[in-house]
Amino acid sequence: MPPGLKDVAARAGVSIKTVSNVVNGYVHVAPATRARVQAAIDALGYVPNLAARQLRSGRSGVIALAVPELQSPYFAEIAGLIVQAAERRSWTVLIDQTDGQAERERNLVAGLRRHAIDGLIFSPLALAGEELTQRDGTPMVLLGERVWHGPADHVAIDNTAAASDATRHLTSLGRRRIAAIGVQDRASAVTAHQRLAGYRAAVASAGLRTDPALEMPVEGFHRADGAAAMARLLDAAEPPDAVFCFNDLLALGALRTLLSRGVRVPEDVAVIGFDDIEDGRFSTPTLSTVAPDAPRIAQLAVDLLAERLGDGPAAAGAPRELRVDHRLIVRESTTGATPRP
Amino acid sequence: MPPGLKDVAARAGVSIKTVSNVVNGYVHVAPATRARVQAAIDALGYVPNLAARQLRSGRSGVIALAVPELQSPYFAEIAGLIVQAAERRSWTVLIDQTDGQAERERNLVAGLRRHAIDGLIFSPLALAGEELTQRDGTPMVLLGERVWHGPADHVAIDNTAAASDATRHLTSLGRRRIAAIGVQDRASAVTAHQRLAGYRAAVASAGLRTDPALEMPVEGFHRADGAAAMARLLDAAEPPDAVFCFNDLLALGALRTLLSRGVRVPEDVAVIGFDDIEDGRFSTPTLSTVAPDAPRIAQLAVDLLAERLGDGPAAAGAPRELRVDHRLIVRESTTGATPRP
DNA sequence: TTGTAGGCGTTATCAT
DNA sequence: ATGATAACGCCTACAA
Repeated sequence: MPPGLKDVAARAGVSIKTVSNVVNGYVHVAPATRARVQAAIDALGYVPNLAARQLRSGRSGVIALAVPELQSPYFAEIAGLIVQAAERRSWTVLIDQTDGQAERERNLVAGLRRHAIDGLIFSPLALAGEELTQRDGTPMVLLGERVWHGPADHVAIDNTAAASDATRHLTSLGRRRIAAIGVQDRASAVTAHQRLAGYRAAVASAGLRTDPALEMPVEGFHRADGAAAMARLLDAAEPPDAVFCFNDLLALGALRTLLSRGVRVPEDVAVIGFDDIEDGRFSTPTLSTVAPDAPRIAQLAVDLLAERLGDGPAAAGAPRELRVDHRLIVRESTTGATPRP
Repeated sequence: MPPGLKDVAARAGVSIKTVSNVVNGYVHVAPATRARVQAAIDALGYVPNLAARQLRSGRSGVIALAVPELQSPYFAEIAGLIVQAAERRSWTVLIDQTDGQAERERNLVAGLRRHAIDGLIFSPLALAGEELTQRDGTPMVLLGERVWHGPADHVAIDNTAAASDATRHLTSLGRRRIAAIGVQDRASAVTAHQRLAGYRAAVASAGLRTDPALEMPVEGFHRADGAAAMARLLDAAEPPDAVFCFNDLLALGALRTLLSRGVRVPEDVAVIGFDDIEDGRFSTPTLSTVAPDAPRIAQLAVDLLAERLGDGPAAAGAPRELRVDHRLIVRESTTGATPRP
């Protein structure tokens, strides 16, 4: 029904090869011919059929991005940035939501959509280590975690160092009882483990004792989890005077609990988060946090994939680990003053 | 390189047609044959090539969803819900971010990706009315706006009524100077126009006078816009005692300005938003708002598309308009009390 | 510089 | 119940 190479060729009075040459910008086409063909293309509204092209070339021009959930502002931001970076290479991005389910993540790694996708950028939540080995040959770039000698390329910040930075900010403010919200037991919860390690290191190096009662476990990394964990902390015998939350959503939830109970932030309890999502810039008080260089993460992930997809020498090399910067952002929740109504 | 029908056929000692029959669940295949073919499929790890299938069938199994921006929690939520609804029909969703740029939206409507996509669910921002007429035959479902006698199917809430509900909630609380944040001039800003109309209607029917000084224009619908508009309102000669913000992000920004200036919410100024995003359930104070039935919007959009894509009688009918419910959600920002630190 | 022919992996038609 | 074969639309040797 839609016009094909054949139709254009007929209208322009040339062969389909010539039309194909024009479409693909082949140089050796007589100007007059080119003009005639172009006119026919425009008149017919010809658009190349991507399915046919892919069938021939084996390339779809589509890469997949798999994230735990789009609702989470951090992942939504990363997704937007990756789409932009991919666009510069005229790739289309297929966004996949895993909901953190191991089954779905396994499918992805096994190569679910196989022929339909040229590469995969993957932020795993339920899987770690060996399970992340790609079965089919689709190139994959891992996001967000440092998997030790991992089987695939990955790009991440130094989670442990960043967590230490956040915690050290609190100790440098003179806080002595610093809680952590976001602990997770599962072996695959690499983020949580790394941030906990960074927190403990900073606490210890400030000469404070780590206290299991201050390390709060959570189900997920959402506002509700943070709010609940903070409530438990406040109900304990010795409440903290500062809290490091493993992401901003947890921190915003904690903030909610504190403020609704009339606890002053930061006077009574200082709060710092992680991710630098937009919400934290407009909460009351505004939220101190650690900001990963998200635009750079997105750009590097796409670049890495491009290398693997290209036919340069880098295409077949060993897995690479790229480190991205982070920085501490100090706002009211650690150094401000509670406004008096 | 990956195995095809041919390879499976060779291994099972049958023709490719038989393999195809097995793959597609055709009924008339001898059980013994089916078993033999299935064994070969498993052994070889055969996966159908979607490009070839599409080339044949003309169907890709992919629909596109175009939203202004994923960063916006409301659109992120809608996107997640649509992906889930599409999954139930084993469709894949390609998410497209228009950034509200007219050019990109025009491309979409003109049929940018043409052959690659079976249908389009589109939440327009820059385009309206006639410009939304589909040029190629790809079925399209419009989201979020009521375009009068529009050229395509669409599903939306009654924006004007919902805005009136929000405003009426404020008047019923005895507020007399009610501001609106979110006014936009552009002819295409249908949402803003409809919510403004609803606001004015409710103000008038409460026996109050509408006042241009209370109708605040904004660039976009983000927190920063709301914060700035609120600041201007507070600096005016007669500040309002209540504000209706055209979405929750604006409201959260307004909240930030109010609280940082020591204005009590809701005692001094009551605030209500629109969308019911998660942030509003954890802000301090929690945010009163109008909640569209998002899951239903997503489900209906996908169902509508399915009808057009099917070959039933509904596939060719006139454009349909589906109305979705909304409800008022009352929280602390209108009826609570400021906690005293 | 341009044309011809074959094949990418499926599905559909028509035999058998 | 199963097999042979012809498209689907494009690209690329190879030929002219």
